[in-house]
Amino acid sequence: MPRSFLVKKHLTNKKPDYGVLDSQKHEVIHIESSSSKLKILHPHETLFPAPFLGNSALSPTLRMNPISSGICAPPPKPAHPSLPMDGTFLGITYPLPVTSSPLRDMQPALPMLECAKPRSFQLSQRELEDNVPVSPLGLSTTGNSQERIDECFDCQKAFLTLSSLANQRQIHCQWQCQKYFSCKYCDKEYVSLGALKMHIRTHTLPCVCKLCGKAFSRPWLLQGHIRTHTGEKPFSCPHCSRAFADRSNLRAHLQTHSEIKKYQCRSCFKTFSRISLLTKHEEAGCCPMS
DNA sequence: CTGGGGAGGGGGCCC
DNA sequence: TGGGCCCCCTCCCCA
Repeated sequence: MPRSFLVKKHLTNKKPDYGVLDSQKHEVIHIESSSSKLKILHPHETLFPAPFLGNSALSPTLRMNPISSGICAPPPKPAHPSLPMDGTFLGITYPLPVTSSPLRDMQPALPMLECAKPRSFQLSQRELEDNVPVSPLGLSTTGNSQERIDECFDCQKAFLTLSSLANQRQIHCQWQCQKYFSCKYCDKEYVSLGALKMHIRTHTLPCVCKLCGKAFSRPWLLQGHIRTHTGEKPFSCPHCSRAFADRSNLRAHLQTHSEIKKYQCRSCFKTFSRISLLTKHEEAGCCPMS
């Protein structure tokens, strides 16, 4: 699994199919049923579930990375005026690519799959009409060709060479075209289904203590809780006789033995063993200007 | 108000 | 892909 699979981005509000999350068998059933529906549609009635076109409208064989598949999507158009544009009429909702950012929203709306293409392959309407040397990389260009500094329109970083700019745009495009999975219980979003599944455990709390009935999201949390019943404290302080049921609490305790406290007030330079203590200290008024 | 313990949560990393 | 573990953090409570 990618090490950064849990990176969370609050950029979209797309929801996955929670039936899929609950059962992989459901996924097969849903895909097959939706696929059969798609086969009888008129080409003009192709289902595009969202204004920027997610993969959910595609048959299972086409439901793949648009970058690698090279699929071009027609403009968004509901199959029927009464059908929602979000694809929920199919009973499935797949995560959609990120399409909104303050700067991107200022541009003409592009079909999502166009966004999936590297920007270097896109020509603006102005370029097509006027042959104006507008950067093909989605960049704002200033100055003459000798000292030109190009900026990435997403992050406003300046680059001296087009190649470095192109690399930057590739990074942004890959980022923008990521799919995101949203939790149905809250508004959190994740870049992988695995991360979302892990998060959903914090809502479903599948690990239940047999002694008191309290529920936890993960087994090791339950283990730690059970220690509160058994009194087991496997984490001992090497400096004193204290023992703890939780490693984190031992670590916090070790700070009390340390001469140098980890957290220092920026105003009075007093040090604290915990960030929470420093925060309380600052909130109490020691650092009114900070 | 401060310091510290107890309990628990969330995300990252490793296998 | 999932489980286990780790780290960091927060909240609550009490002395």
